[in-house]
Amino acid sequence: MDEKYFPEQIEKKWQQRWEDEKTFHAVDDDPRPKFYALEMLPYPSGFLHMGHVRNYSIGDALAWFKRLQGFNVLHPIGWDSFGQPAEQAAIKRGVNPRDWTEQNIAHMRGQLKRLGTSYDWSREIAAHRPDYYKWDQWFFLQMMERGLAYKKTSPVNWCPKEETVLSNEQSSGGVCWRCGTNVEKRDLEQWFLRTTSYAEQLVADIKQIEDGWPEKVLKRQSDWVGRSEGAYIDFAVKDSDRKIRVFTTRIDTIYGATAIVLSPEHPLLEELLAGSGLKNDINAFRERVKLERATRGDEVEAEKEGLNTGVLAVNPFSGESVPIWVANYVLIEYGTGAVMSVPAHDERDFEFAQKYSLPIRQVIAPVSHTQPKAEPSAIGGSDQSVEMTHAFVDYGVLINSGPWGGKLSETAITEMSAYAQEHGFGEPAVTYRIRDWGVSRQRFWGAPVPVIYCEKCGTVPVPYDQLPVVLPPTADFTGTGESPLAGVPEFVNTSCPNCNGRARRETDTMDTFVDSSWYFFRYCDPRNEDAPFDSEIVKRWTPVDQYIGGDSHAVMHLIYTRFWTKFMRDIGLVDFDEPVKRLLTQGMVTNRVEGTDEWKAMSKSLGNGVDPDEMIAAFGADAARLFVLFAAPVENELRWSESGIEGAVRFLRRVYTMVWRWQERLTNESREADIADLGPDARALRRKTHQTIAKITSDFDQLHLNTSVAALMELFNQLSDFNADPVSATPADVFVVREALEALVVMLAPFSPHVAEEMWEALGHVGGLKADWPIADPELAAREELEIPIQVNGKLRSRVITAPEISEDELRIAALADEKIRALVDGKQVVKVIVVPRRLVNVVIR
RNA sequence: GCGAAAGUGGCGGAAUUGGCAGACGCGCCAGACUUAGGAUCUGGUACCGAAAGGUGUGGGGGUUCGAGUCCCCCCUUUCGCACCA
Repeated sequence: MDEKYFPEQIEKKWQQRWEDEKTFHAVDDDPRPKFYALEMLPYPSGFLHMGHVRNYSIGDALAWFKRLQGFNVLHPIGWDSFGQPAEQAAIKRGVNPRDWTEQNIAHMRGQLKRLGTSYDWSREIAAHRPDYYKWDQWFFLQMMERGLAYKKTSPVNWCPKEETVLSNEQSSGGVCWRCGTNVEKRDLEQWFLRTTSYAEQLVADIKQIEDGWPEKVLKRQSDWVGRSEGAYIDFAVKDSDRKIRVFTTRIDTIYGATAIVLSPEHPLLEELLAGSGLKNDINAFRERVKLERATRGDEVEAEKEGLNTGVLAVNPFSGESVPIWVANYVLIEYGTGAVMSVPAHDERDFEFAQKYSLPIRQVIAPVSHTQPKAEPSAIGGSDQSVEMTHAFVDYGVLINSGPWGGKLSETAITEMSAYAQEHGFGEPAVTYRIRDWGVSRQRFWGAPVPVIYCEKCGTVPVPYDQLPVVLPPTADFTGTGESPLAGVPEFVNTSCPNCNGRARRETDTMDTFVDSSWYFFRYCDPRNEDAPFDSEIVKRWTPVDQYIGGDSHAVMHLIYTRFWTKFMRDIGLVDFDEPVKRLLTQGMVTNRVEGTDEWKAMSKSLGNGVDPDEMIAAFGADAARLFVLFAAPVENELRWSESGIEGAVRFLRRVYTMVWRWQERLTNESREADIADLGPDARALRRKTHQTIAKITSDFDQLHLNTSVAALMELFNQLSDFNADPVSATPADVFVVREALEALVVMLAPFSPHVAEEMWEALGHVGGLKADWPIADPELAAREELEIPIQVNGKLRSRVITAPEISEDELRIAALADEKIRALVDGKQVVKVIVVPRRLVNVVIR
């Protein structure tokens, strides 16, 4: 140990030693309890950014903590190495995506090592390597066998900038998740994975993880799946044997239906209009709506427009005939593509009805609290529609609803759907908003979809023994909307596995979110050549105990990986429903945008990025990590500050200097000492030491890392104030200093591991930090005396020092005996005295 | 527009969950050591006030002996959703 703190030297030394001694290699059959700490794997863009530094500092702190506590920790890393930027580099600069990716990985691996992250590098994986994506393809075939991977033509989200299809999750809000471009709709034939068949479980199983995942993430997932309970109801088309089925969650409002409204794409429309003069008008309308939907950004809600078809439908409850309209606000993708329009009780129908002067008939009355059963007459007439200024959408009491009048909405909903079912014109139903996952991408740099198209046999899955379908070395990267693979004859042209006849390969590749849906299972058994992983090994490590990443994946990655896990369970690979017990979504790292007052995520384009390498060079990885964890709670936004990190360096330097000063005395002197008669300062230091251990140990459970660091600083401050110096200290002083300093050093390791190891070694320990986490002694942590605040009428007026075990009565007497209190109480009447044991006394006077 | 969360010093943030508001750090101020200080060390630092004292957790009201914390109304910010019947 040098006298001065040189981070670069210390960090190099320990990084080398950790590597040589395989310090962080996880052993599968270690008998100790396991802990799986996982951070979201990075895309190898080439450079670590501060968001990575934060993510991996949090995960690494936890991994260190658990290791120091004696857990068998799995803490792996890998590369989400398929995807768009590599292909863009190929298009723009003509580089080979594979070379580009491998170089980036090499550079970023170096950066992660310089940051000192404690990964088990022997388990590193990368999605773009055939030994990995072979298993993407294997899973795809498994799904195909079960009808869960299928091909269909449908309107899909198309990003015009990136020239590729996106899934619904990737175009949430109508914009491309990566570049923010407004997405268009295109009709294309694409491969889908049947996420909808797990819709119910994706909602229901939330209750298994609700204690460990952030509420907001679960809320977004639940909203995304969009489970909705209601009923299908069939409206007969008048003078026809056709029926129009609608979905409604408000069957109780059906007597107020004054129209049926179809989506412009509704399949029955063509037939309804046969021979009608309106056919051309409606076709033109449909084309216009389609065009608008294809190009409009979703920020603006389109003006509602519609056309009356002139055809009538019959309300099965009332027998009444209502007109059938077509309108742009009814979506073909949801429910049945047709709705019953109830203007009085639905905002959208209300707006539409006003515009086209459709009748607005109130059939639900608010439940009055003073008159629980509102008289229909109170609403203004029996069957006359009243003037309404907006729709009444709450539940209430049915009126103008034939035999159902007077019932509450809740009751009516149940009874009316049962009635519809009994009479054969409907049934209770549950619908979901989630759509199947479109996974085809018109890209080169992804896992090829393992399918062959034979002229005779049609669509044929690639046989398992021919996996992986390997990407060709390169292709012609034109940047057009077709997969570059289509331009590689050696790849495309093949023979049919069935008949050996001429055949073509599928040229689309898979969405890269496929790769990341199951990667953390592969870490458990990363070199398996016969299966994605061995279930027995995976069982030892999974589920993931703590997952850490940004909340930008709250819907995309995290819903896909839940889906994938449920599928793996169904084919017998794992034996649980949910892959991740606890999830932390860390906040963004932001920096001021130069010349403005705005704080935004660091990015190259804004020029507000901070280069982790420069930071490590200037301050050291230990200080960088310490600062990032101290500066804000892990889930908050972290505003970058140069002076903050200097504070972290100062702290480390002071601790280091203290260890250096005490080193000789501590390593030479016996660990035994007579501590029977410690002075008050020494006892106070021990108390602080044990309080700090207790605090930090429990803070780690909630990942309250910023307050842990604050507690370390407090302990250090008290240690500095402790009146002892290495020359004149008594053996008893040495004992308490050692206890405090060693606890401080060990507990610093999760935050600043290199310097902690260095100091631990300097304090005479051989073989590096192991399961050395200190244990708090509650007796030593307990206070010897309490300072009880005394209030008069709720205002702090004095304090008394008491023994912790003082009785309530004694405390009351002590409070009232206090001089300041007596002065205030003098001449007044004491109404009462509130005594909170060990806490406070409040004297109420008048 | 709908929904959710959050508003605490100059700043990031603490507060054992209804009991001493402002821990810890940054910044700032003063002093020490220095040829020098953007190094280091020591002390100070919510606001008003000369002081005694008073005020104070976005604003207003309420519950309570006692409210940053609970309830109601309002304002602001951030995030999510975007016609999902």
